[in-house]
Formats: sequence, C-alpha cells, structure tokens
Amino acid sequence: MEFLRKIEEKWQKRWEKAKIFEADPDPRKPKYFITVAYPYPNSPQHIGHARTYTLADVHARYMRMRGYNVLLPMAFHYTGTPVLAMSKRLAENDKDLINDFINVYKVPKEKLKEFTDPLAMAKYFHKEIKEGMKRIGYSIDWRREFTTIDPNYSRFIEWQFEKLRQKGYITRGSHPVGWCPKDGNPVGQHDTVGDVEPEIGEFTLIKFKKDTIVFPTATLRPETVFGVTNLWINPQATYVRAKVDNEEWIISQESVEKLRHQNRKVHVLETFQGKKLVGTIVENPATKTKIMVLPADFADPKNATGVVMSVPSHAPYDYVALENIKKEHAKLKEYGLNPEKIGQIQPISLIAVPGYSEIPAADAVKKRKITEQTDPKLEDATKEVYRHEFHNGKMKPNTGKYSGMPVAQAKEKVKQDLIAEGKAATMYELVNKPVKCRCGTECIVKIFQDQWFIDYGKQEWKTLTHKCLDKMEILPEELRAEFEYVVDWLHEKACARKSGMGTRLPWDKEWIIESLSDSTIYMAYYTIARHLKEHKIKPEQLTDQVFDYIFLGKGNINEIAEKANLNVEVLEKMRQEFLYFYPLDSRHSGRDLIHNHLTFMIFNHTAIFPEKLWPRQIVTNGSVMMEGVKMSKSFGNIIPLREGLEKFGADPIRLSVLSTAELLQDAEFNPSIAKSMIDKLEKLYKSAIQTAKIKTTESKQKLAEQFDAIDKWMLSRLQKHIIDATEAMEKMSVRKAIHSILYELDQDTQWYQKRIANRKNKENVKNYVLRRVLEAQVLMLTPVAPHICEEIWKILEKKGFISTSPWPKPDPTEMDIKAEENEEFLINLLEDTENIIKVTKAKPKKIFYYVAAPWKWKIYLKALEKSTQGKIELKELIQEVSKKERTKATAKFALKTIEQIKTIPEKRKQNVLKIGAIDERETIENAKEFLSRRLKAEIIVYNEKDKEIYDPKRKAAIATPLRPAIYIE
RNA sequence: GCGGGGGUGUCCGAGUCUGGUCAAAGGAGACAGGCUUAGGACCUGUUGCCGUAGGGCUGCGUGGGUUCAAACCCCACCCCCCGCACCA
Repeated sequence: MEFLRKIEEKWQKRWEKAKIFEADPDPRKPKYFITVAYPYPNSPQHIGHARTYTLADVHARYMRMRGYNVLLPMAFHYTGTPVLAMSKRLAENDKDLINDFINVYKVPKEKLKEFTDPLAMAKYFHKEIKEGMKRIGYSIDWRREFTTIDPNYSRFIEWQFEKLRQKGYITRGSHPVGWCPKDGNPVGQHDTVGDVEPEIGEFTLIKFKKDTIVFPTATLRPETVFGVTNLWINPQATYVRAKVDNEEWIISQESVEKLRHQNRKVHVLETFQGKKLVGTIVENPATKTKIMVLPADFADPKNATGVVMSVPSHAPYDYVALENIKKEHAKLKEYGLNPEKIGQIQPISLIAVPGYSEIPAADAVKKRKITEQTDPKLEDATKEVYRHEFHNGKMKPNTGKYSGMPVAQAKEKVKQDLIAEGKAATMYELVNKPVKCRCGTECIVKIFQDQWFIDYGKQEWKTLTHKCLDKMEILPEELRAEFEYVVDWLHEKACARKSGMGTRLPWDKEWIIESLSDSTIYMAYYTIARHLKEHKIKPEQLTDQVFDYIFLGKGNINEIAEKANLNVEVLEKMRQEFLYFYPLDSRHSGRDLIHNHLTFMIFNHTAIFPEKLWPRQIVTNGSVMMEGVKMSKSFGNIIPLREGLEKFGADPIRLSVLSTAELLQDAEFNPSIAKSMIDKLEKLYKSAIQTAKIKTTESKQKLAEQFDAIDKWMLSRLQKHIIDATEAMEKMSVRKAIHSILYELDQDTQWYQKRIANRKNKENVKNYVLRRVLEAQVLMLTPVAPHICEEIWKILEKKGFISTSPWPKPDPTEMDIKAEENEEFLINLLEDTENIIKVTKAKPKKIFYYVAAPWKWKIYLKALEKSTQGKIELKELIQEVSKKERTKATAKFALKTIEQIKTIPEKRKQNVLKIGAIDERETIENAKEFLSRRLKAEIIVYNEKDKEIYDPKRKAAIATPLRPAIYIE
C-alpha cells in the first residue's frame, strides 16, 4: 500500500509539472470536450461521488490516448441554500451536525467556528474536494477553475437569463410550496427533519351550506359528492366561524393560518368547540339534499379545513365511523340526536366497480375485519378502494350528467364544474404530513406570489429540445426513453428564490437565481475562464455584447471591444477558443440528474446556442452502495474520498468504483473489494518486473518464424481482447473493458504460461509474447489506473508518459483463427478426457486418442458448407467419399453429422470452413507434453485408419472430426 | 397512477440486443488435497441430480406461444427497486 501511494504522488507531480492535462486549442488535433456536473461544496466528497468523476476522467484519459485534444475542466457550485442552512444549524449548535463534521468529515474543531460564515464553509470544502480530485489523479485542466459566485460568472448568468427572457421563456405566477411559517422560507427535502420531501396535494373544498354559512368540506375525491350522507367534524377540536374573503366559513382553528398563507383573507368571528356543530343541517350543493353534521374522532382538524364530507359507500373511514356512531345511542342522545333517525342513514352507492358490491368500502372493511375508526388498516382499505374505483369505476345513473363516465375523468370534471359554479374552492395541503422543518416547526403550504419561472412547458421549446435529444448519444441508451419522457413532462420551473448564494435576477434584484437554473450552460464558460483570469478581466467589462460576440458571433468586434474596454485580440481569442472546444462532446453525471439538471441543460442549450453547438452526448451512472445501502450523507454510511484514498490508494478506488457495475446499475463498494484491487495491481506490478527483466533483441520477424501454435494463439487472443476492450470503452462500458483487460486477458496469459511451462529453447519467444501482452494490457488499463501504469511503463523502459501514449490497435494479421480453433480443440479434448476419468474413477497410465479418418472430414466439411447455404442432402454428402471407400458406416456417419451440425453456431461454422480440416494428430502431438503432464499419463495418438493400431475396446471407429475417440487404460 | 430499470445456481453476478459451442463466465462461500511450525496467505480440484467412457435428467420470476432448437424472441401475469421537482 505504501509503495502504491508513493507511486501515485510521484506521477501526479510529474503530470503537473509537464502540464499534460492543460488543453489549449490546437487546430492540428481533433478536440474532445468533457464535463462533469460540478460539485456542491457543503461537505467533502465521498466514494459515492467518486464514481461519476472517475468515469468522466477515464473517458477523458481514454479519448486522450485515442489522439484527441481533450479538455476536462472543473468548477464549484456555491449557489443555493444548503450551505446557508448548515451554517445556521452549526451556529445553533446542532449536535448531530457537529458530530458529522468532526467524526465523519474530519473537520478540525477550531475550523468549525469559522463555519458560521457560510462562505467560509463553502471555501473549506471547495479546497477539500479539490485536493481529493488531485489525489485521485483526475486529468483536469485546473487553469479554468471558477465558482458560481465569482462576479464574472454572475455576469455570464445574467447574460443567459436576459437571453431566456428575450426568447419569452421566462414567466411569472403563483405557485404552492412547502413552507416553514417560523423561518419564512420554502422547505425542500434537505430542510426537514428526517429529510422528507413535503408532498403537496390539492384538496377540493365543497361548499355545503346552512343558509349563508359555508361548511367547506375538504376532499381528494370530489366525484363522490353525490354519495354524501352526512358531514363529519371532530367534536373535541376547536372550530371557528370566520369571514373568508367574501363568505362566512366554518373551519378548524388550525386551518386559519393555512388559508391565509394561501392568499385568502381570513377574519375570525367566533371560536367554539366542534361538538357545537353536531346536528346542524346543511345542504349538499350538488344534489340539494339536506344532511346532518355528525361527530367523528378520525376527522383531523389539522388536515385542510377539518370539515369532512361522509361517503360511507366509497370511503372506508366514513363507513366505519357511521357504523360506530349508529351503535352509540348514549352518545347520540348526549348530542340531542335521535338514534333511530341516525340508524336509518344508509350508504349511497354512486360508483360501479367490477369485483365489488354496491358498497365497496364495506367490502374492503370487512375483508380486513376493521371495526374501529381509529384502526390503521383503514389507510390500506382506502387505498385499495381508491385504486380500483379510480381505474375501473364508472359513475352510476344517480350522478346526473356524469352518469357512465369513468371515475378518473369524472373526478376532474366534477371538480371543475363545481368550482365554475362557485360551489367549491381548492386548498393545498401536505399529504404526507406532519412534515417538520429542522427548526421544529410544522410545515404548511404557502402559495408563493409572483414567482419567476423558466417555462419548460413551451411547446416550440420542447420541439427544439427533442430535436437535440434525437441527435445526442445517450449512454446507457436504455435511458433515452426516460429523457424523452422528462422533456415532455417538464413545465414551469421556479428559477429564483429569495435567499442563498448566487446571481440576482438582472431585472428583479430581490430574487436570486437558484442552483438548478444557473448551471445549465456553464460548460461554455470553461472555454473562456482561463482568459478571464489571465487578463484580469473585470465583470463590468463583460457586457452582454461581449458575451453575444464570444458565444454567438454577433456584432462588430472592434466596437464591442472598445465599448467594453477590452483588448480586441483577447476578445477574439475567447471567441476562437469557444468555437474550438464547443460543442460539448460529453456530459457526465449521476443518473438522478436526468429529471432536472441534464434535461435543463439540453433545453437551455437549444434556447441559446445555434444547432451546431448543441451538446452531443450524455453519460449517466448509478450510485455506489455500501453493503447494499446507497452511500449517502442521509444514510450516514459514507467514506469520505480523502479518507478512502489514504486507506486504499487512488488506483484501487478508481478500479473499485468502476469495475463492479455497468453504468445503469448501482455499484457496490466495500473495503474487501478495494483490497482485492490492491492485490490485483500488486500482482500485475510484480509480473511486470519479471517480464521487464529479460529483453529480446531479435526482430519480430525472426521471432515469428519460431512461433508455435500456442504463441500464435496468445497473440490472437490479445487482439480479441483489444477489440473487446475498445468496443466497451466506446460505449463507456468500463466494467466490461476492465474485465476484458484485467481478468480475461490474465486468464489467457495464465493458460499460455501453463501450456509452455516445460517448453525449452524458446525463452526469447515467450518473453516477446509476454511483453507484447503486458504492454497492451498496461496501455489499456491506463485510463482506469493511471499511476501504476505509468510506473510499469517506466520499468519497461518506454519513453514519455503512458497517459499520452496511443491506445493499442488490434493487428488483423495476428488474428489467427486456426490457432484459436486448434486450442479450442485441445481444450475440449482435455475436458472430455477428464470427464471420462472422473466418471470411471480410473487412474490412467495410458491414454489413446484416435483421430477421425480423412473421409469423415470430407463429409463433415461438406455438411458444414451445405448447412450455411440451406438444406443438406444425405446423398451429396455420401458422394464426397469415393465409391471404394463407402461402407455402411459412411451413411451412418453422414446422417449423424447432419444432426450434429445443426447445433453449431453460425460463426463457428464459418471459422471451421475457413481453415478446413485441422491436423488433429499433429495438434495433439504438439501438445503431448502438456497433455501428459496435465493428465498424468502417457499419450498415444492414432488415426483411426492406421493399419497398426492398438484399439482393444474398438473405440477408434467412433472418432468424429474435432472429437477424437478416446481410450484409457 | 405515470415513467424507467430489474427478477439467473447457496449467495453476489455475467450472459438476453445478434436463439445453437449454456449445467450457464467470474467471484464469494462450502468441501477435499497440496504448501507450511501455523495460517484468515498461496496453489490444485470438487461444488443441481443421476451415471464405472466423453452421457442423461431437471433448470434461468410464473403461465402460455413461436422454433428443429429459448435464460435469450413474442404475449399475459406476479414481484422488487428508482424518479415524479422548485431541491442539491
């Protein structure tokens, strides 16, 4: 481990000194521009993050070896509120967070004090993350680094938003959000206790009336208004009579504040206990029927208005509550109600749903044996009834004009109609409540006024985005459908908030552009970032016209430069550098960003840039798991990257996060995987030292003359692995590539070593072959494990950095089907022999092989040839054999051959046909030493037609091509 | 619900696009043997069932179908995981 770390540090220093990852425009070379979503510096990076970044780096390194001028830059995303929130929690002495910072993130205690300043925290983690990226060996051009709160970057974002506004993609409106009434802030998942996402549902408030007094019943199923038998209120809870806008409403006390946050004017006139309402008669606005207000414990004053309509036929809660109350005569009397009259209330069925009775709620309740309205199983029953009714239910004749309509449709229609007629209103409520803000306050829903949006719902914009997507390469391709879906589904996205770090909206400075909106086209900024720094360009020099020129080629360069007080050459240089590196060739990120960032990126590029500068490829990958659980801050199972690097080293971590899973899947990381990678690399290193020791001076040609079949086989296999690995890398199937390069190639090499273990006099050939294999292997491993590969490269006395050496190309002249078929033949023969030995439990002294007679080969090859063309005629096959030779066995063999040939895959057939009959006897003779060593017996080979043949059990006759007969004694 | 991914041997996990060499790569675990003072280190072998000759049977979520041939193609169903936003 120690030695791995030394190697890593050594090469990182040398790369830096040689500046090999600094990419400047070079017209002689094709460019390749890769970016990866910049990190958010509110915590150190962990091994989970390392997967995405390592993949991007591997991609960059691979393309560099393929001869491209690769640019891989990096920046830091300071925008947003999480840093603020964390900083605040630290200031409030949040114990959990302090513990995380000290014990998990390893932040020195004295540093912690500074973190009450959010910017100091961001800077600290920025540095931390950057160090980690260097230590893991990413081939980043650091000259282009920036943060999203740099004034110059802000100017760029302002320019972008002006462009969006000019195109009409910015809109304004109202929008419900999760809200903490104490902090006065919107709350997202990371602001809540337990990191729960506040889910907002829209309730319909149906206005039941007593004279002019409104009982706004909150429901998610407005279509059931036709089956209401009574209303429910909670008798213990406090209700109010209040003026709401222009009406008088009866609502729970808790709902008053909520309605105010939803832009209603609420003036409380009277406060009382719920039981006072019991017995009130109200009118159903849809059916005009008169019904009574009844008490129910399950009616939650904290949910919406606290007034509920009762539909016992289709709502299990209502059904059970009604059944309960019917039996409680004493209680009813207490309220002054007539038990007999209440007992007569019957559920009104209004939805027909297959598989259920008139009263589906009763079915679901009885199935679960529920008797009390407080039974938690009611939740499940409600879901069941809802699911079936929503998808399969039809409205019954008693629903008037909705009769016959599917429930899914009627639900929306009834709601719209009631609202239009003034008989209903809406109210937002958290459907997964209670949701608590980190400050401890229960969250509510607020309608945010005059919110700014980017309108991703615009049809013509979607069309452009689809056009771009169609031309892009999506890796893995399986996720294209998901992108298509997201493009269609996106609509207005709130793009600014009132707190946090970032850029202010240029036309409305109260608002700060939020982080998913200021990170959509910044890849373009990388192309000019180094010039901005180098020439110390100030934000005021970066006028909209300057950006128009650089990115869009608009305007007169001299005028613009003069106006902005910029050097014309510098301006032109930026324009040229942008044009050189753009469009973006590949964008990397975790697949969780498909639903926002990645799709936003496509949208915004199509809005701002001309078609030829649209992004070309997106690569996404899954997460990293630790013992089957996603590695994530919220699960508390992270290994900070820098800690991991100390423990396992850079190359083993790079290898670990990329070798266990393909893009789409989640990768598993644990210390034992990392450990096995360390072992693997150490082995490679040791064998490299062995191989490097002996040098061959003979020419390749001279050596080739001495090749045995097995040498040719090894080199042929090498070509195959080069082809496989290259193909895999092209699709960023790094796992597959690693397997081919490291494991499968090693297996073949081991087999080769075994085969020639006792070969004499050809050490030079062996060394040559092994060296060839090693060189190719190390080259192909370089993108993934660059440090150890540089070291081995040096041991092999190669010139220059391996990081900038060319990726190996397969040599078609070394692909040797014959050698591979020969070897395949031997392996099968060995397997067959071993199988016989196993079954017979014999300890053989002698093993006899009888290879098939030439006439069998003739028939066999003819059959193969015919089978690739269509039907095989028995007659034709027999004619292959001269009349003299024909016997009963001829026909029998031909017949069997026809059957057997069917099961050979097409590709194999082609190969065998290409090389014709192989000399099986010679092949076995050549491998005799190996076979006998392996089988611990003497090997004797005959041709079945040999005159002098030892064949006591008459086995020879069953020999077929590629399958000699075997006799063991 | 909508959209996406997936269900393979004791376990993990390839193979599915391009049907046949698939009882199914590679690991892990287990067992046996070797090396060794010892080993959690390394090496060799075995690891669905049956079989004293290279074979047979069962088998890749479930049920059908196509085909000479299905883990792989088609249809239906069941189950698991992820996303559904204003938040990085």
